[in-house]
Amino acid sequence: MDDVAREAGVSRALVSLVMRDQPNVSEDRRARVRAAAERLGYRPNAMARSLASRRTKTVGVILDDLRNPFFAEIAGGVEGLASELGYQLLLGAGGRQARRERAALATLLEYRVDGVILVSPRMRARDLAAAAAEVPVVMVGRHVRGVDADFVLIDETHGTELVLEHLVALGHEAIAHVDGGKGAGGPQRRGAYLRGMRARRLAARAQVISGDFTEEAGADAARRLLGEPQLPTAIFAANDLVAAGLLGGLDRAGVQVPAELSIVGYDNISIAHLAHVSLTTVDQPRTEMGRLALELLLDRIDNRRPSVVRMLEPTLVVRSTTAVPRADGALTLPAA
Amino acid sequence: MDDVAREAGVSRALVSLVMRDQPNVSEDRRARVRAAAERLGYRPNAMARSLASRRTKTVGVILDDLRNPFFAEIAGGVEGLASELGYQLLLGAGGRQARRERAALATLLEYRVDGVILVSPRMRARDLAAAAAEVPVVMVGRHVRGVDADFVLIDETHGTELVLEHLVALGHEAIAHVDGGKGAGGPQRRGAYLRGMRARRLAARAQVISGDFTEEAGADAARRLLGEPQLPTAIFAANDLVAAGLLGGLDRAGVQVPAELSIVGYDNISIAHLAHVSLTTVDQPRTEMGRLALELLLDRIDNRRPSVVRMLEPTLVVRSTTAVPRADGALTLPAA
DNA sequence: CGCGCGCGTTGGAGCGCTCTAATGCAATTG
DNA sequence: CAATTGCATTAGAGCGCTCCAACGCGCGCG
Repeated sequence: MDDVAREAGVSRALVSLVMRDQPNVSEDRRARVRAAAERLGYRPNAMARSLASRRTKTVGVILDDLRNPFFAEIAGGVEGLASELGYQLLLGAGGRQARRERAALATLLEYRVDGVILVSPRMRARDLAAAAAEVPVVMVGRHVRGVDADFVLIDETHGTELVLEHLVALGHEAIAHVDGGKGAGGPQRRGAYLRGMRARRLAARAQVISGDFTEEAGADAARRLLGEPQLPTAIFAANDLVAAGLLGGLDRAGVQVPAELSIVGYDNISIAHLAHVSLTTVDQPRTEMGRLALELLLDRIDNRRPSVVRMLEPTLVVRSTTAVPRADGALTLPAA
Repeated sequence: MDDVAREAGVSRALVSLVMRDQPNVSEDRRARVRAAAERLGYRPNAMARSLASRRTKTVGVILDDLRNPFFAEIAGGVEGLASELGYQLLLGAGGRQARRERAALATLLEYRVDGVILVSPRMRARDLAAAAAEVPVVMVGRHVRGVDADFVLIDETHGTELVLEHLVALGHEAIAHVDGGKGAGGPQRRGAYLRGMRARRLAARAQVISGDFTEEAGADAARRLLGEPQLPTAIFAANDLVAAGLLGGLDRAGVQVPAELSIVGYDNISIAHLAHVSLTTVDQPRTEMGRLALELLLDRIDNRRPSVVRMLEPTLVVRSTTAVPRADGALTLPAA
């Protein structure tokens, strides 16, 4: 920077002003400085800038795993807006473990990110509260009472209702649910499912199989269902990954979907629409969620304001894994 | 830091040593400093640290788009190893445009990342060379002669040969290829395909349909193929996304895969194995590629050594989208 | 004509750390 | 017993920038 100043015949401070596109610099000098910088191949040092300005133009994102398309797509949304606005993304994965998440968060805070986006965090509420007290925080997909952060949420009850309505309208009554365990959204969807079944006087037919938002959990659930004397006529999976696992497991056992069994997923991740999957599912607008999260975060960074909760409405996408139940009722399996 | 030093009754320098887990500090003081830091909730400032030490413990990753599972999975591999080793990831997406890529790279360099991983970059060779001259660079999936960077490559010729061998062994001769355009790997796969067809005396049956590594390109190719008087008996798609697009397009037109037409993909992204897709494809070990890239990069960062090229061998995964061609030869479509 | 004002510019302090060289001190050695 | 060695500790410079207060200067105004 000193070199540029010397080369342009101005002070270091002036170079700083030009590099930051600040007003109140004469066109003449602005051009001279730019030319000098160009000539010397000067590249401002963001570390020094951050240290002096106490602003990093950097946002931290913590998610479970990039290999899970749901998270990757949210990160994609955040990235898109961030690059438009000149923000940089510092990425950390928690691998669905609270401990690793905390470590990742601590590191981000050492880098003095201007804000943090936590996607479906697993951390305890108190850790989240502590983070939110230190830096602007936006949480996606999980709501925690009493934490001073912004929230981007999906109306899980509504999403679940859409699923049940759809299945019941088709004539299904024996509707099982493979749940997502304790991960964000899991308890909500399970709760909404149970309430919905009860409200429809189908509580007796309700069946929850515990899972955890992974394909393996779906395959596992398929195995368990096939081990029972009777299959339900429809399954509501906690998310598309679980649905994919179910689809695979049932397919291998020769169960026809949707002829013998209907399946509904949740998320509408990119694989869901593939012709050969063609999963009926609830769409969560991941990219939009990511963008909105960053938008709220940046707004929060420079305007101190009360925290907000943004609830997005999911929609049902009906594809080919759902159909009316078989006329002869639920499928009875021969004894294994 | 000053506060911690005062609280612990030692000098700032000693606090620095303790925070960095340096040797030659007495256990007694180490404990005192740690306690003081804990008590005051001291969090080291990574910016200041980087500025002073000229090391950021940060690595930049530039890829096309996180919403493309291939890239997300590579990023996932990088992230995994990075977090194990205490490195932070700064992420940028180029959206398949050289200009945006250059901008993202420039920003990363302002942040003084210790090194950069470029996944299938689209930039011109000279820009890549310039970057490699400034900072350690590892490129994944694209080789550029004369650039002083490390390379993690897949043997595209071998991968393509595996596909052709498989299809020819099944009895296919009319094998078309939907290519990936100019993106990394595209020209290589097309070239290997054409050479392979020639070597098998099938040059006359070769047919290249231009595409670009997206699902839309696959759907588009399906449309074009269906518009021709005669379909090939097998299609080798530039990647799984293209294959998925083809699958969708053909399915909608009522073409049975693999009964009437075989399809092979490339990458083996996570969707490929789903029961209802069950795509025969060439596996590229994405996570492994990501880890290896970071490994090479970090090694390069602290050991100045000549650059290396690591060639990984792909493998063929045979699933359900390939079968012997129909006995009555290639499918003839009724005139549209 | 002198004074205040605003614009463009500048010097210098300071952001929070690391790193080098120097220092103190106890143990080891000839 | 003085000299040497090695370990633990520290002072202080400096990393590359931003930001604040101050400054010079031309201009309008009383």
